[in-house]
Amino acid sequence: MTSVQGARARARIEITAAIKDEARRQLAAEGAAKLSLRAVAREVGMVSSALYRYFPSRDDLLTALIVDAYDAVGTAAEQSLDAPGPGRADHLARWTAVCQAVRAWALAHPHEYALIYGSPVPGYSAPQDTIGPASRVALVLIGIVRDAYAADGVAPPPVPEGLRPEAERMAADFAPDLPPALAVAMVAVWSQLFGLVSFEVFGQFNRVVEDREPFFTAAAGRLGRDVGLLPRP
Amino acid sequence: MTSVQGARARARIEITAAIKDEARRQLAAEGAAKLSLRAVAREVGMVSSALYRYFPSRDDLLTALIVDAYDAVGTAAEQSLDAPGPGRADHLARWTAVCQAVRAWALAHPHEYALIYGSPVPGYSAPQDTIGPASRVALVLIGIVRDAYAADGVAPPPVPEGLRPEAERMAADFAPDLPPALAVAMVAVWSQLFGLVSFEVFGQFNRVVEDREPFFTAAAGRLGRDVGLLPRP
DNA sequence: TGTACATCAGTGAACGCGCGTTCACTGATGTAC
DNA sequence: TGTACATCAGTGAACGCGCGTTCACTGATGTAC
Repeated sequence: MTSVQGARARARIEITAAIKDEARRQLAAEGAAKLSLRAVAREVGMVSSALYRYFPSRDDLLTALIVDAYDAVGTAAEQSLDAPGPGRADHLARWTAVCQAVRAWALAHPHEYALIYGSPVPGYSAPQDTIGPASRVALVLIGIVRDAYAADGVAPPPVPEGLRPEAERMAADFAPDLPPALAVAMVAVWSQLFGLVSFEVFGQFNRVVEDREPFFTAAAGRLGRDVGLLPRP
Repeated sequence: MTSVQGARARARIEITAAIKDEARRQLAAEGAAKLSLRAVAREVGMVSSALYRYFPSRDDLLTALIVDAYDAVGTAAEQSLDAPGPGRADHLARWTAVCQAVRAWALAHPHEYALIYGSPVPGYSAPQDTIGPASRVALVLIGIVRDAYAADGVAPPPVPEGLRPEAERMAADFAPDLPPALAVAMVAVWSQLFGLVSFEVFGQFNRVVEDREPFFTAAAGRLGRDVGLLPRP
């Protein structure tokens, strides 16, 4: 239905994209806090008030960038699965490939990464639209763990007493076919993956880790083993 | 030498502290990007230009807050070691206690936490003064691993080929008495601890982890095991 | 196919705001003799 | 102990800046008959 459009509709799509591109450029140059509607409008060749035809406020522009960023990492993670390389059965290799894709995207787009995985932007609260895109990376990781569990059935050690109810809730909520212990490990490892990436992107590894690629790969592999993935199919 | 001071020196210390306190209050209310010298001065009861007697610029005030924040988490981590509880020999329990102290501090001071472990403040680059305070938590953790290794001698699996030179450099740099594999694991686990904390503080666990205390404790324990710590002495 | 009207994109001026930093100054506190 | 001078904290006005958002408007593009 959207395939045939009038000039107006086409122009609207192109200009919306141009605004977001310029906004991303400013994001990369100055950070989210300094993203200014006026500067974007200036650069795009419009008067600042004209932007309000496309985004009702600065926050809405920010939201659009956030959604795009989540979608971009999500896509990067998903595509790393399709890439030739490890067979479908080498679960640990697929896991590592996904982790590397996330890291590569983050290093290539540090400010967009900061927008979604850094400190929340002050005064801005993410609307509902972001929670779908935000979970794409996690879904890819869960998928791999699911495949591996179906094939090999390796589960981490049982969860401690006090965590059991929460573990069962987690499993029921987003991984009903996995044992609760794996659901818990999965969530922990998911956050830990971003710990590794954030420390690298945000500079915490300066003067600590020099040769970062092999370091990350080793750490990511270890995370995979923490959720029951085994090397070599 | 600083113990006896004139009224001027004492006033200077007190007012400097009052400025930082008010700045921290604004940090908690609005975030680092909105920290404004003028607003701080207003609240402290001075004219804005008077602040320049205490901090030569906004960035210097920010730096002072960053150093204080690193010192605060560092102190929290160190004090958790002195607290009564696990004996000196239960390394895993001590490890977990330190992790919990870091988490508790972060949850109690989310904006200060964001200042040091969130996205870097745009346009601000941390000076040398911050790197000492920044490493205090890591030093506490390394200390525990060192104790445990001296007592039990458990090391993680050997590092892969490509990482060996970097692993040896790491060990030589900040843990000469540990095997390289442990130094690598230590750095990875250090970043992963902050991954867990950041996801909780920054809201990434909303609708994912509900009962967070036991979840964190279990995950922190697992991290400890990843650096060779064993339960029960 | 042509005309009348509705929709929409973009303009330009304005509102009201707060910011970091500089500067010449006043007056109080400290120091040296 | 008393005086003369230096140091320092705080004032108030000013500079120059950019921001988000609103509003009445012009003129072009689309739509219905």
